[in-house]
Order: sequence, then structure tokens, then C-alpha cells
Amino acid sequence: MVEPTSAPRTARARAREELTREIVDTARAHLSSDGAAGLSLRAVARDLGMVSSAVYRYFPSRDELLTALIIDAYNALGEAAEEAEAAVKRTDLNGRWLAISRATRGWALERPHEWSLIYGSPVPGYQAPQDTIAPATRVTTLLIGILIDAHMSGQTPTPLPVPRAVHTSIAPVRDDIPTSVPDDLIIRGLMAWSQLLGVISMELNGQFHNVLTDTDAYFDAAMNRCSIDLGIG
Amino acid sequence: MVEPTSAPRTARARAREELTREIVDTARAHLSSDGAAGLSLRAVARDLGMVSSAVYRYFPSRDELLTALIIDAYNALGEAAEEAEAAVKRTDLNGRWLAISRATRGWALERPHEWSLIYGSPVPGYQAPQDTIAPATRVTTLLIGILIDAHMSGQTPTPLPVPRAVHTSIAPVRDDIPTSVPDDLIIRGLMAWSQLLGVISMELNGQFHNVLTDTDAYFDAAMNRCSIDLGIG
DNA sequence: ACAATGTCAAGAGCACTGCTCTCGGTGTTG
DNA sequence: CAACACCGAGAGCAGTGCTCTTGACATTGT
Repeated sequence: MVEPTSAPRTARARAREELTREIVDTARAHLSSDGAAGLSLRAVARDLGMVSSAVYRYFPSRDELLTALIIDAYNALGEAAEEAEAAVKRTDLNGRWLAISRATRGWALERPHEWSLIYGSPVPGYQAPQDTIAPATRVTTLLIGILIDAHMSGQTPTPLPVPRAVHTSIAPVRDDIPTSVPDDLIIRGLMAWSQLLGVISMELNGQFHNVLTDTDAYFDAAMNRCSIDLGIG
Repeated sequence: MVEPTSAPRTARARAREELTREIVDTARAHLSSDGAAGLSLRAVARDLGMVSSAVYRYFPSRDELLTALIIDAYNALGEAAEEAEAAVKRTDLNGRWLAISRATRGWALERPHEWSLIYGSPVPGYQAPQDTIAPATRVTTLLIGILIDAHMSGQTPTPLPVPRAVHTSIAPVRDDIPTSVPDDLIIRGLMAWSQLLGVISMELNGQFHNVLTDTDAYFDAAMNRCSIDLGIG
């Protein structure tokens, strides 16, 4: 028997899917304007013309809704970064790094609350479920790609010594990187990544107030220095 | 007539001061265990055996209480960093940087919620008042001191070029630094600072999960590389 | 020394939240 | 066509920040 449940399925299932999407969409709208703490299930329900208890048919708790938004955010950021990188020649390692970092910052500045949701302080009492780890790695996967290509092209910097404890500490990332890539380059990549996250978070949190007047210029300069440190400048 | 209001003042004023301190203390306890979002004025009042409305005699709103906690946190962190640096010989620039960064990280790991309050995503709808900016600069002042001493000692790295836009952008910090210190060194200092904040925030937010097994070792390695970049390694 | 003034804790109440449960209607399916 | 699963609505619980009023107390000016 051929399964007839492939395309539209039952009308109810279709309605359910659609309503689920609508809930997530209006929730994201509320999130964008009021932040995660201000996200109210009741307000979302009100916007959709339904009663609050009805929403619980679709998301068993507020945290589940947040999880959906987190996955969405990771994917949106990942897509933005992937698109930006795709527009650059693959041999232009510096350009790829700049494209990714600029796209990441741009996305963060456009959607500060969604950024906070994924890279900011964790929501109290919220524990990220397994579903989030896959989309969360989309941007870092791009960076690892640059690292590998940099190593392949042979233009890597002269490695600094890496302590034994650090060598064993980075074992988890080693699984996704050829063993020929030296520890030193991985450390540099990690530091570039934390530099990127740090600068963006500082800018969003107002840490550059009374420090920098032109955060755009500083960001580019900082990212360029990361490129130099990676040997792709 | 000699003013008798110098030492204990009136009994009422004394009681008020004491109660204010008690409120802040129990609020900090709640903050440590439940985070900023879970800080409930009513719960604090309950712990103190008073009714919620009474607390409003001392703090006109929940945000005012948060502000008091923020100032406290900045001061506590600043004091921890200052103490750690004071234990190192002033000529040991690398040691001073390591002491400050380790103390900062240690403080953050001990009080993650207080760290989030000052360096994490801003509390929605909360605007930091002027009272917070002075205590907020205590740690960065130490770093600027290292930068200046590094320049004085003449062991600064060969400067990379600094774009004109970045030169004008860092004008605010220039006011606290002798003009002889090159722009390049200031940029390096800013990047070290954002590296420190970035690594700590990533660790607290679980961003190193499935990436690093020994965050202690990585932290030291990263901070050492910052030292090298600053020319004090 | 006493009355006027200011401060205080307490309580009730408003509007809001997340979440649970029950009820009656409806789509889906054996 | 009947049994079943699902769904929206509503009431209700416990909690929140915050406001207002009330009555008691301390402080102060005369």
C-alpha cells in the first residue's frame, strides 16, 4: 500500500502546521521588540485571536516556544553567514573570514534580542535541548572550513607552542579537523571566534560606550587583525 | 552648636540604612541562586519578614534594586581584580595581565548571575544610570595601566598600521592615555579586553560544550597569547 | 511639653504572567 | 455511523510588579 500521507495529509494536520508556524512567527515578532523576558504566551495568543490555553496545544510550555525560536535564530544566522561566504571566491580566505564575521555582526545588530537568545546570557531555568546543537554549529563549521583551507594553502603562521593540557582539551574539535592541521592553528581559530563573539556582544551590551565612536571601523580593524593572526591577512 | 548628626544620626536613619543593606544583601542572595529574571521583590520582602509594599519605601522600583546590585557587582569585581594585581610585582607586566584576567574569570565563574548582570545581555527595559559608569571602569583602568607601563618599558610590539577611521574612533579612550602610546597598542589592548570578555561569556553560556574539555587550560593559553600580542609575553 | 509633620509597615487591590483542568464541539478514522 | 482523538474556550490557581490608603510611630518646631 502506498502511503497517502506524503503531501497535504489531513486538513487538521495542515491547520496544525500552519497555526504552529503562525505562533512561532508572532512570537518572534514579540521577541524582536520586547526581548526574551518580555515574551508572553498570552500576548502571542491574543495577537492570534485565540485564548492562551489553546497555545498550549501546540507548545507544552513557554520554554518549548523559546526552543523553537532558538533553533530558528541559529538557522537564520547560519544562513546569513553561508550566503555571505558564498559570494566570495573560495581562494580568498581573508575575504571569506571578513564576509562571515561581517554577516554575523550585521545579523546581530539587526536582531539583538535573537542574538541574545543564542549567544547571550542563558535564560534562567532554561536548558538547551539536543535539537539546538546541530543548527548551532553552522557558523563554526564555516570557520573550520577556512582553517582547513588555510592549512592546505600552506600560508599558515609559524606555530606557537601549545601546552599539553590544551592539546588534550581541544580533542572534541579535532574530530572535525584533519590531523595535519596543527593545534596552534586551531587555537588561533578559537580565539578569532571568541574575538568575534566578544566584540559583537560588547557592542550590543553598550560596552563600547565612551570608548569607541565608530564601532564599524573598529570591528573591521579587529577582524583584519584576526586574519593576520590566522595567517590569511 | 556642634552638629550631633555626624556619627549615628537619628535612630530612624540608622534603621533605614541597615534595612537598605539587608534588602540588597538578600536580593543578591536571590540573584545568585535564581538569576536576575528570577529576582522577586516580594520574595525578598518575605525573606525579611516584611510585606512587599514596605520594600518600595527603600527602592522605588525593581530596577532601582537591580541598579544597586549592578554597582555592587562592578565594585566587587573591580576589587577582586585590583587585589589580584596588587600581589604581582609592577614590573611583571605579563603577571599583572594574567592576575587580572584570572581574577576576572574566577569571579565570573563564582557569581555567574552577577556577571551576566554587568556583562551579559542587558535586562530588557533597563537603562543603566550614570551611577554605574564609575565602578564599571575599575578593571579597564587596570588594563590601561598595564598598557601605559608596557609602552614606558619600551617592549611594545612593532605597530601594525591603524586606519584613520579607527584612529578617530578611539578618541574617547585617548583621553586617559598619554599621547605617546601608539594607536596600535590601544587596539591590541581593546582586543585583549574583548578576548577576555568573550572567552568568559562563552564559557558561562556553555559555548565551549563539545569543543573544549579543559577550559582552565585553554583560558590560560588564550590569555598568554594576548600577552604575546601585547608584547609583554 | 505638645502638637504638627514626616516616615513607616501593613493590607487591599489592579493588571499581568505561566500553567492546569474541565467542558463541549468537531474533525478523523475504524 | 459510531468511537476516538483533537481542539478552542473558559475558569481558576499561584505568582509577579506596583499603587493607594490606613493607622501607628518617630522626629521636630514652637
